[in-house]
Amino acid sequence: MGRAPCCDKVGLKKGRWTAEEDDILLKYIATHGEGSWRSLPKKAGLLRCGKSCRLRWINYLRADLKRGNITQEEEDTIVKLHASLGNRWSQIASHLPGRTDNEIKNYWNSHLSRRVHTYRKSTPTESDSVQLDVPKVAETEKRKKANRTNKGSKKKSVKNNTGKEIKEESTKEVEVVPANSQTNSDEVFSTVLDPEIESIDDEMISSLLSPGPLGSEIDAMLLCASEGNEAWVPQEERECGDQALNEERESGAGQVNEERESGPTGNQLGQEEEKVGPAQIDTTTLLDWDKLDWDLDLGQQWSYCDSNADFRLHGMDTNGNDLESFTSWLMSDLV
DNA sequence: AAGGTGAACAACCGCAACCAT
DNA sequence: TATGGTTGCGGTTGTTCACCT
Repeated sequence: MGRAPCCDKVGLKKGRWTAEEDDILLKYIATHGEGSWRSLPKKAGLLRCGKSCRLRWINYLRADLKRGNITQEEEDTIVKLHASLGNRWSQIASHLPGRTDNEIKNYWNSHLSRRVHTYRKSTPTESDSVQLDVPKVAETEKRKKANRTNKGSKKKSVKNNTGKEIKEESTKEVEVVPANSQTNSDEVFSTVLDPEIESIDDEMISSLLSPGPLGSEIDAMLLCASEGNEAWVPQEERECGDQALNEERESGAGQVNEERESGPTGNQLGQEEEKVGPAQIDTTTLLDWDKLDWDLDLGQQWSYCDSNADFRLHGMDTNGNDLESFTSWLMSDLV
């Protein structure tokens, strides 16, 4: 049996919402509350699919939505969260009050991912043999020069909460970033993507990760990767980890992944009794953890931090290839 | 001036999880 | 437990607008 269509699409309107439709939807939800999206359009008198109504409400009409440009602070948060969570936009959005998953997804696709790629491309190394499906640097520079469609500088048609269309300048101060300047997140990119860097010291970690829940996770990852330092790696994880991963690679089976689906949890990592000797985990293993969907409580703060730790990565080659991979992981699944 | 191009973002679509029965 | 309806999520497409040639 096929899946039932979400709605009867015959005669339903598609495309951009009009101010009138917004008004109807707003009034209906104000009276009846949100939910029951399937039946809402009919009850409200809208010729729209329920899903469309829901999306319009969530992404545009809700009163608690922030308007205006993504701030530098928000951008840094997105970058860091994406490095940890990947394309889990809703989870990322949950850390940014007033921002929707759709907004963050769009922002990432149109701003951030390109900047990561651009940086990677603009700092070629001998080891840079990976073919990236990204715009060429010259092309990017051309765009920068053109200073096109800066969100802030663009007059934007915006509807307010009453559904009336208004013309407004950006609701925030326009931040025009010179093409040759680096924002904070550019610094983040440049730091973590610099192929010349062979080790990551704690000062760099601090610069990469502002205090916050995410910092804990990457801290732990780095601790696990550190050589000659104490690490929060469960003994059994260390003993079987590399072997299992090698077997997995050889067999191509997802068995190991499944077995390790939950990965080392925050709890495991943070428990004092799990604290064991120096981790002998190479960066390949580290990268593979990306697949594991760490079951972390991002709100948990781990207290352990060796301020003198040298986060030199075990197994890194002299060209920094592994570090590049590692930093790529940090930035997301971009490669 | 007009057409082309790319950035930004709104909206759609399909899938899967969740929930009620 | 199985089934069907509903909702949420993430990928993708479509539209608009500003700038370039």
